Amino acid sequence: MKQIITSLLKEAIKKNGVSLRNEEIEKFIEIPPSPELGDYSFPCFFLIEKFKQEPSRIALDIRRKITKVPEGFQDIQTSGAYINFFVNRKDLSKQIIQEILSKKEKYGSFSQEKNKVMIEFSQPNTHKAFHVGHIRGTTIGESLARIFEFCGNEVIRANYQGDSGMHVAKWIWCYKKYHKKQKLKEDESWIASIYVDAIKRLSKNEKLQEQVDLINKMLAERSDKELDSLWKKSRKLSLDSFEKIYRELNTHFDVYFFESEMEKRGLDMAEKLLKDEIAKISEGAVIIDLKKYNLGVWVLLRKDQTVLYSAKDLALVKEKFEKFKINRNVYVIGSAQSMHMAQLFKTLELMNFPKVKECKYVPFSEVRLPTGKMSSRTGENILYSDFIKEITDYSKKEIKKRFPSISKKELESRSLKISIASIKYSMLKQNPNKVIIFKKEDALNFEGDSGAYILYTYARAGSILEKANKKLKEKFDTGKLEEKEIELIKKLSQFKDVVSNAYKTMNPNVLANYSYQLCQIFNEFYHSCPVIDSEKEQFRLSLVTALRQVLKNSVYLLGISTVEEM
RNA sequence: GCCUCGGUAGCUCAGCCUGGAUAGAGCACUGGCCUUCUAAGUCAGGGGUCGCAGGUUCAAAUCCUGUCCGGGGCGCCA
Repeated sequence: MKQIITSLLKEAIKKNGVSLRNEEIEKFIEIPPSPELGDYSFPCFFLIEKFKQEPSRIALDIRRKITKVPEGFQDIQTSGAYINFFVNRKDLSKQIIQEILSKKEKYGSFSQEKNKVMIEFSQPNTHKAFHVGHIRGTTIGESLARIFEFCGNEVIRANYQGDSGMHVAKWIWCYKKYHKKQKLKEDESWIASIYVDAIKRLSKNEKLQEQVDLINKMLAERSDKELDSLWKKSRKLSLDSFEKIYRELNTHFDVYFFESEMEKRGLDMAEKLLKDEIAKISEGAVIIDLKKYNLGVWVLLRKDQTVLYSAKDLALVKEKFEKFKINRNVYVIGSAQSMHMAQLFKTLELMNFPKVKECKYVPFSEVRLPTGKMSSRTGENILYSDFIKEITDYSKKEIKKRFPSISKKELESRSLKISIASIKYSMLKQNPNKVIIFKKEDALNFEGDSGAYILYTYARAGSILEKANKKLKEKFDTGKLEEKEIELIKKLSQFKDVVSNAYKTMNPNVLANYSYQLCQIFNEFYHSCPVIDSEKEQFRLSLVTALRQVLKNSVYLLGISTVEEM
């Protein structure tokens, strides 16, 4: 379309005595803000100098030199300084709807990429709370994984769980010393409470840290059987509780890395870097001095030679590329760690690691409470398990109002789907760089810009099809297209661009916004255009079917599943 | 001090990459619409110095520079 318009304009402008190259014209062609202004437009302001006329005059002059409206178009008009092109909307509508109906769940996907990509996300620490803040990274990661797959890549979902290190030592220390009489249990809030207690006790008495350091060292060396067994048991409780959460969130992982398994390799890595003189010893610790890159100092080993996250992460990159033969490595990690990531990438560069350019960092900001930071250290947070219960209870209440005789099983499954959709959508709808202030009353609002609204729209569209109970005919006549129909079809046709934008920028939020806007347009259509028993029933049934397909594809990429009734 | 991310309606945000036609939503507020495909919906209304100041441009919320405010980070946590 753009090419046709370009060459048309080029000729007309030439007839006015100005010659321009194709690129000079094409870059100005844009999509007008509303359908009554056409489907493509060309602003003439930039020709003022060359034409030495008012821009609206220029538009008229160029328009006059276009003698024939080309095939595929129905009209060319001017409006002020703009020349507006109207495509043949009937043909276009048929074409778009037919493409959606034939490609189905593949509509919008493409396959030319074919990379093997590892996406590392979620990364919760064992022995600590999984709070609503953790859902953000998990949700972004799952969504990116789906977007990457949809664009033709093979994706390996990786989770890197912090099952060792100082926080574990603190937990073990505290349990052993103060809570030994309590039985270990797979209860998120209990596990979290021990950690909170540890922090509290340590902050009251600085000297206690020495005991924790000792435990940390013993755990790292696996030198004490009793400690080891306590570690294994408590670790498993945490990991099992995470798995339950992932099942609910509709996320899975293909590979699990554990920090505890990276200790040895981290140590080797640090030694190699020392030998290569990239790292050095400072105050007894092994560090890399990155000050000249404005990246401070990166500590690899503590002065007691225990291994830090930095060295482990470095070792892990190598393993990812070598063992899994990936050619792209994506990290979805909170932006609090952006310095760490910059240090990691810079060090890889200094090591001449060949794939450093294929390592990508997708940062996201934190989820805060209205009262401030969420923290698993102080217990100032909302645990996932508590919150999901509250939101599903609310969903159930709302569902029962509408479907008093719904079966228990259906109620459970539907309320969970609606709740998860709401939580995920609220995490994905805004720019990942923006801090989310988590307000429970907002999360429990299922009106307006929410996950529930999207699912509701999908279900309503479905009930039209069910009531009509007709087989779609392949051929339909669009009749005279109404404004809401045109808007809806145009929005459907934009899906591909939105997918490719989300992929390119590694940002699901554009798809979340698109899904919502699509629903808004459909709801407007729904109210102004009756489907069943209308003159254009066949066409509108096809349109509704197409809408359902695109909406489903779109929210699938967000990691959200639809419901048929709500 | 340095690095980094934000600052758009009372509140929460979209738009910024790729500059263009009256700056869009949701919540809250006011008033309509359920004998017609699910009212978790829809229509109408009020509400905006796009933090501030310069610059580039025919044209700036959008690009550049400076500045203010807020979040995060900056050597043995992850």
